[in-house]
Amino acid sequence: MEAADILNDHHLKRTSCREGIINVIIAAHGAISENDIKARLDSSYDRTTFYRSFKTLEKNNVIHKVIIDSQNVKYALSHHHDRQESHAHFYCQKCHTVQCLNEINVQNIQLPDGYSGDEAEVIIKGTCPDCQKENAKD
Amino acid sequence: MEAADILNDHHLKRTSCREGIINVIIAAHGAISENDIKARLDSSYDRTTFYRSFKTLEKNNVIHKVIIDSQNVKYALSHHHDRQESHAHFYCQKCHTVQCLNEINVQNIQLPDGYSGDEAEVIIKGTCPDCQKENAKD
DNA sequence: CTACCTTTGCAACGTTGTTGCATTTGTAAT
DNA sequence: ATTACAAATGCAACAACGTTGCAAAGGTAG
Repeated sequence: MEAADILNDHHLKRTSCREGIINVIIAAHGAISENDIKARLDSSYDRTTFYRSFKTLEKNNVIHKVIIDSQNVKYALSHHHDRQESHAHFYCQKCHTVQCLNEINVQNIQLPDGYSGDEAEVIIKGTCPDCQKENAKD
Repeated sequence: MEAADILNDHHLKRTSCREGIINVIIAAHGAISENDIKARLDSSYDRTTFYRSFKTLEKNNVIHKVIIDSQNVKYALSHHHDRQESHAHFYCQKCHTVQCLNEINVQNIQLPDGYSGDEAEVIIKGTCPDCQKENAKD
């Protein structure tokens, strides 16, 4: 799906900053940080514009944050128009990439008595398939 | 355990700022934000001191961060001297408290083929036992 | 093409993270 | 208890980031 279509689908104006951000995220194949996105954009935008574009895209569920830790926040494309259902994220400690693991069901975590779960954030840290292969070569 | 003992156990100097922070966290019964801690301290400290105290306490595994989302970071006491093993955190959407769920085993999450998990961060959002009871009264 | 509403860029301000340095404080040895 | 040294503190200063107001520019529906 093209950036322009995504914006249309979400009833957002097609501005070049928004399209640029979306295109960079699509090209990144995985989650990417705000600074990396900024660096890969063709044009440069005022940081206020950039900041507001993120806010708009996030509020409209075009993208969502992936918080690895407080120093390490990335963005990924959302795959649903409405509120994103819970899904897990995988952080590779070797290549530092982040991927959404849509296959994982986060709902069925057993809680202690009395607690009632609604949604869950799960970040799994480890080694991704590509880096596993690298290891195998040694 | 007293704040002074905790500091001694970790071979850290007993300064009033550090003791104050630890005492406030103990009294809080659950995770608490940096600003809330600052507000509940008897004396006031320079923000640099405060900042450095947190850094020291965190690096030495006296306390650990709980990141609910990027606007909502709290601190809780760690229960181990060495690197904290993974455990889940529970965030109550009604009373906004955060508790460590040490009972939950975070290790056995089934990953897709090729992925190798090392540790996991889990935040479960929902309703805590106390707020459940509140609901039952209605 | 026009008119209207939204977004943009800029200026400005507040908050937070961080460092260097002189002073003060905690602690272990005397 | 006193001393001496390493470590922590407070202050100044700076960078990065979040946020707002406002005038100018841009996107879109008619």
